[in-house]
Amino acid sequence: MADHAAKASLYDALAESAKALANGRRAELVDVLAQGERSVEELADEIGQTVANTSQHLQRLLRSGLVETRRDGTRIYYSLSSPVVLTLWRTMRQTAEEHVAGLQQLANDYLGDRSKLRTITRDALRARLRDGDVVVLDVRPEPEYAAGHVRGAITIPIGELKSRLGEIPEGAEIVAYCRGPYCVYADDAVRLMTRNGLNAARLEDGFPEWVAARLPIEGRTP
Amino acid sequence: MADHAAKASLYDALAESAKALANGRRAELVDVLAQGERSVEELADEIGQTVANTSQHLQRLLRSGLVETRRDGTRIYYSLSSPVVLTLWRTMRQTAEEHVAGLQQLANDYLGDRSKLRTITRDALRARLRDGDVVVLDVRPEPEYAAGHVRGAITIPIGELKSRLGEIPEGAEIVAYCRGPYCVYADDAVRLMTRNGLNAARLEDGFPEWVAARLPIEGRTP
DNA sequence: AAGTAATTCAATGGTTCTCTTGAATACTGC
DNA sequence: GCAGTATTCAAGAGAACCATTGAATTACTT
Repeated sequence: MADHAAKASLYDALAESAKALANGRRAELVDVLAQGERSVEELADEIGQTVANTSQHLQRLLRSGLVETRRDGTRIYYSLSSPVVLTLWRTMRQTAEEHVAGLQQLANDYLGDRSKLRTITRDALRARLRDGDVVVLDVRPEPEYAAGHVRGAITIPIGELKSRLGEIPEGAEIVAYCRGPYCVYADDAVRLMTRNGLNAARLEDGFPEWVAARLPIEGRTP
Repeated sequence: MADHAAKASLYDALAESAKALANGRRAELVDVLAQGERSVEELADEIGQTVANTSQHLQRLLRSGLVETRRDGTRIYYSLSSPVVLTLWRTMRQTAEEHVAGLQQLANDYLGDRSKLRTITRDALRARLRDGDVVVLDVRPEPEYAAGHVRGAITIPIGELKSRLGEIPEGAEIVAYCRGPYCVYADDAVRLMTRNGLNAARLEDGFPEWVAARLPIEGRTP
């Protein structure tokens, strides 16, 4: 059996995709890139790292083929190279949720107490949408909304929500969503709206999951 | 935003599941454990490493919660702690197939030329099984067959196949399967049978994928 | 209680990761 | 061409990873 070496090399290569995501900062990058393409500087800002360090992480992802680049003038935009990357990220997230000890505690530390936050599943929202008695609110930054959003959703970025509460139709229930289950924007939005007497809930996860479930969207996302 | 640290810790924890699989040897371990529980020594043998080294990798997997242990006398048996671990391994395998450069070459180096090997998909085999004109042959080691196998399959471990070719019913088409798409047992079996004038093909992947697709099985696997 | 087999622990050295810092490169607009 | 901006490269320090070796632990057997 001289092919122990060949087998080892093959499995090393198969593990390459996991290695690419085996870092918290790169996981954050993929999480943001799931919303659409971004420049290096924007990404550095999102993950709170220097541009140089972010660039190195991005090139690690690039070498593994998980992201691709597009040059536009002086900027380089990174994006996920296929939906399977998003699937991988979601699967490892789910695996961690089920098996990694202490994750719940860390989630609480970051997200705060979610027990008073009403959440609604994708399927439930879809059903409500068919009935037409719900306002869907996208609280992500406006460019992300422009790149694609839940069909019929209105946009008020979380930073502007406080001063634009008046734009929200009264009476109907409001469902806010953002980037994903570990994004705090929708949490903040629901808390703010609830304090102001509105009937608000958050979608349990975010836009990428909505897309992955092939639910109706509009905007530039194909 | 003092919670940059909290966010970083959370995403580090989410990446923990990927880290656990971010190593070729541990990927091999999960691949074998997908067939059922194994002792440390058996696993060390499968992945061609020392027992001490294998034990350390297993404990890494254990710390991440991806495997669990059962003691039986002086032996400790490791097993995957849930189906989601298998899903993660399959997803990262698929991601690597689609995106990791050079993987195809490494697969060729290990598996040899598969171009003359007839393969059949799960769905096709399922259809043939309904018609009843096919012999399904499990060429994994006998204990793995005993732990669970495709419903109706017969067992002839690859090592004994040459001397037991006479047991195979003539006339019907034979479909051999083993542990998964990167397992060579079924390849070897099909080559051997074809050389001996039998009409043989290999199932494109293996038993764990058959189980994951909820296709009919029998044996101890629930 | 002593011997034995299976597994884990502990220490070591070489390799790879990760972040930082400062310089180099590629493109735009003037 | 030249200044300015965005990104990458290069080098280095500290940590984590990985295989090896030899000893220690655990539970069974006699």
